[in-house]
Amino acid sequence: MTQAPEIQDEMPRAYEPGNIEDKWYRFWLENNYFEPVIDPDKKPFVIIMPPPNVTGELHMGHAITAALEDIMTRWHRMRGEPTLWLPGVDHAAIAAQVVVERQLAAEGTDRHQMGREKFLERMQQWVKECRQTITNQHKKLGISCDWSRERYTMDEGPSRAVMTTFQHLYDKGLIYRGERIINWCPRCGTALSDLEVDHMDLSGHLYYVRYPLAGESGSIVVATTRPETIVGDTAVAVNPNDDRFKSYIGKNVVLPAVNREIPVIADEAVSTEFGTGAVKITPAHDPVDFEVAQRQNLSFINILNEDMTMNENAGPYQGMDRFDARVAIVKDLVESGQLVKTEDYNHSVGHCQRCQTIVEPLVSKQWFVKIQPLAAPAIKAVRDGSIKVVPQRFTKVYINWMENIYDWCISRQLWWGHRIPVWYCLACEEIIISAGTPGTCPKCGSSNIEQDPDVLDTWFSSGLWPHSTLGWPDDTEDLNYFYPTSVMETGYDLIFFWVARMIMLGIENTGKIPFHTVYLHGLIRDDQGEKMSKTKGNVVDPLISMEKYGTDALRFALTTGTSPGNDSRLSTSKMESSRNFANKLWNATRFVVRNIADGQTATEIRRDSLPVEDRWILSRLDRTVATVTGLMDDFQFGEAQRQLYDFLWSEYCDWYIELAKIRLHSTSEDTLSPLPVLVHVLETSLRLLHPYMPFVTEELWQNLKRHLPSDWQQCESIMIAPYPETTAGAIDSGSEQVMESIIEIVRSIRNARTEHKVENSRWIEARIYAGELTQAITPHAPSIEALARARPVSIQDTRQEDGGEENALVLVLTGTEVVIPLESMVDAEAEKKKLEKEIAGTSAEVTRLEARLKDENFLSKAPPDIVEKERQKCYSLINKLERLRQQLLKY
RNA sequence: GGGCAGUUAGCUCAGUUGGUUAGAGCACUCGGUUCACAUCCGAGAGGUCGAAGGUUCGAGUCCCUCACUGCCCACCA
Repeated sequence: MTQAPEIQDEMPRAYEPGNIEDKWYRFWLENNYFEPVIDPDKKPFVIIMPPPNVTGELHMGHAITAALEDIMTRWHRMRGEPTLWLPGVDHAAIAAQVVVERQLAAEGTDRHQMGREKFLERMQQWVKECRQTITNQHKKLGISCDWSRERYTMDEGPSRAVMTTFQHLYDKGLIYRGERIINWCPRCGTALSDLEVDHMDLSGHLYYVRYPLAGESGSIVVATTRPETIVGDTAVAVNPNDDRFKSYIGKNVVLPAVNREIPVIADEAVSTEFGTGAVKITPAHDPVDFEVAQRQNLSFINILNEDMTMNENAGPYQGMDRFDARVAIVKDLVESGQLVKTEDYNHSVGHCQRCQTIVEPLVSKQWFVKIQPLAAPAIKAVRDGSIKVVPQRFTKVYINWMENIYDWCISRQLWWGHRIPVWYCLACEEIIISAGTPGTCPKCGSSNIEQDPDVLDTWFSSGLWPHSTLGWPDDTEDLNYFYPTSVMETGYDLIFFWVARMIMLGIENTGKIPFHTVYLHGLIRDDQGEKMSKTKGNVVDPLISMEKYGTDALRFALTTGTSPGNDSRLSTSKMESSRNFANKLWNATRFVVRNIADGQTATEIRRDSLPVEDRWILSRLDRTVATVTGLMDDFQFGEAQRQLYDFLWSEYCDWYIELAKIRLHSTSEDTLSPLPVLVHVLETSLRLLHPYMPFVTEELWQNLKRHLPSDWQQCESIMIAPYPETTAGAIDSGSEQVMESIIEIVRSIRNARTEHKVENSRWIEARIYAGELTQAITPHAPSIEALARARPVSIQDTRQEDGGEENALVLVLTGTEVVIPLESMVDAEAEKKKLEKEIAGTSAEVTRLEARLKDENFLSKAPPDIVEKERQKCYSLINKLERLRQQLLKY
């Protein structure tokens, strides 16, 4: 084991994250804590990290991913499970190619000028730089992933998984090559899948164009948003039940501009409501028309070149750009009198997800995955709960999409990506599928063979990620032990792109689901709720935030107030309060450590002899352990975090430490030192918090460890220390009740001091009448004195009506009363008003409770413990009400 | 056109098998140089939980309707 980094003896006044983060990360790495030890007797916990794209630097989306996955990973590791978190990066075919193409454009060149080989070299170089940046940023985030198992989609293993899958699906008939309508991005020069097209509403026009009947008078008017496609029309379709057009069916019309005759046909797909009720059919450039044409056996006329100029089929418009052709044809239609009218019209237009260019639907020869046979088992796995989706509502979204899925176009006319493992024999036209480079055609023996120039959709390789990273198609130890994985944690925006494909391909390739749970997080927005984007300039850089507030603070801020699947905002105020919390812990530990004398805390905590505040904080700690564990089991990390925050700040620091100070300062030899409990609770809390704030908890824990009993010295790091569990007998409701009373008394005195403007330096007398609680509270008079700055504090059973209270303030509390004689005049009127207000509130509550407790329905239907609770509450409120009323009479 | 989410304090949000008089952070008001912490401490003010119905002994929480906001999906030219 590597020697632990040095801990300063004297802790600085404020936590300075910059000084400690790197040393601990190095220490963890050097000791291989991130690497799991395979133990066949234990069930492992496994997360495969969503691989960031090699498109630049990490953003807040990556940071929340890292934070959540590290929380889960560290938590399970501390619970003693062999825990694997496997990191990786994605070559991101189109996304990365677009980034580098932009760089080339800025340099005044492009990929075609460079040539394929040079361009790929340039890509490799970019990937190298990018991976370095990503790795450094991930390390800065403190994540405990197993770097020895890091994978890259273009590595030999994952690449072989891609080829193997392609071959397998081809052999099974699930991959085919066909001429079908696809989305074409003219800028990227490639086909896109439906998912890679973003639809945006644009304002345009609806043109009404008259098509004259061939050989007779009469005409049909059709409406179109893309008049340039007229030259590619091969029919006009009407609804078969539309009486307006029944007589036209079977006749021919003449296309304007190109004077070609096309038939009028009937098809159910045509709505009688929209436009004129007659639709021009352009099978090669519209997905709906494509389907109509298939049904009706119509011909296809491609009118576009790949650069989106009109081709030889466009007659007079040949050579024009698609949008120039639109203008030209409209002009011609106006001149020929065939444009009936033009309406303003907003319609949705597809844009390339990566470069925002308007895409064009066109018929093209591409490779497709026949998806339904893959979708069926993937639907089943989620529907029957084999794969659990958190939050559950996304189950419906997933199933709905999967049930309406179309075949997946997987070929891309890009250069960057996995080359399609297909060779064509130029001699006999044989199609050869091969992972390696085949020398000759196996059918005719010709060596005149050529590889398909295209690459695969990047999501094809990502879809294999959970098994390809673990060694598939080989039968590896990792694959056998770690697969299926435990949790797939990612953003909800990736359900279709990625999650669905991993489930389909995972089941197909391995026969097993790829993961048991899908945890989906929301988008991180800016403090105004806007999506962060470079163009808006509202991007918050994780590195800068980490520099400024510390890694723990950024991570804590990201998971503050989040719940699964919900978007959240990141604000400086969240990062500040998270930083403040880290500093609070720092100082609490600083306080504890300072008070420790060597060996002092080594004593075992003997629960039977502890004062009430010790039993109280131990009881509260135990409840916190139970609550936090329960919430984390349920993936409620934001809420678990809040529970820890509240416990540490509002209970441990605000009350327990303050109470402990009194005993620490005590000169009496009978006083039991609070240090063992002080240390125990802090130490346990640090372990509870470690998955959320790994760095500060490690530093503080190491600091504290030096003072812990010897059996703790063997544990080298908090990150491999056991996660706290509940302790039998720790819950102590009696002590909790007494402490609640003490807190109430202290608060009421403080409040009275403030309201009556008692200077801080002045001590005031307080007489407490505690009834049943007298015995329990009496030993704590010194605590009340110190915390409320009240002296002397006397505690008696019942209040003596012996006068001396003319100018005293009487505070009626839940089970107790506090009398404070004041030198200054008590404003009787004001006190009376306050009392009346409190009486009104209490009395209303009592009325409600009494009614409920008289209600037969309530008594018979509500669970007994609830009834009992309500009854107790009612008693105590009646009692308080009575005392409030008596007090009122005195004014 | 379908679907989903959100609507709780001035702002940002928690509140998960329905069960105290609904919470936090930030902001605000007042007071604090007591030896862990001013990145702090103490005290306070601030909410008919979007609207209207319903189920229930009991509703912020479950059901119905509506309004507004946001998101996703979709082949009406």
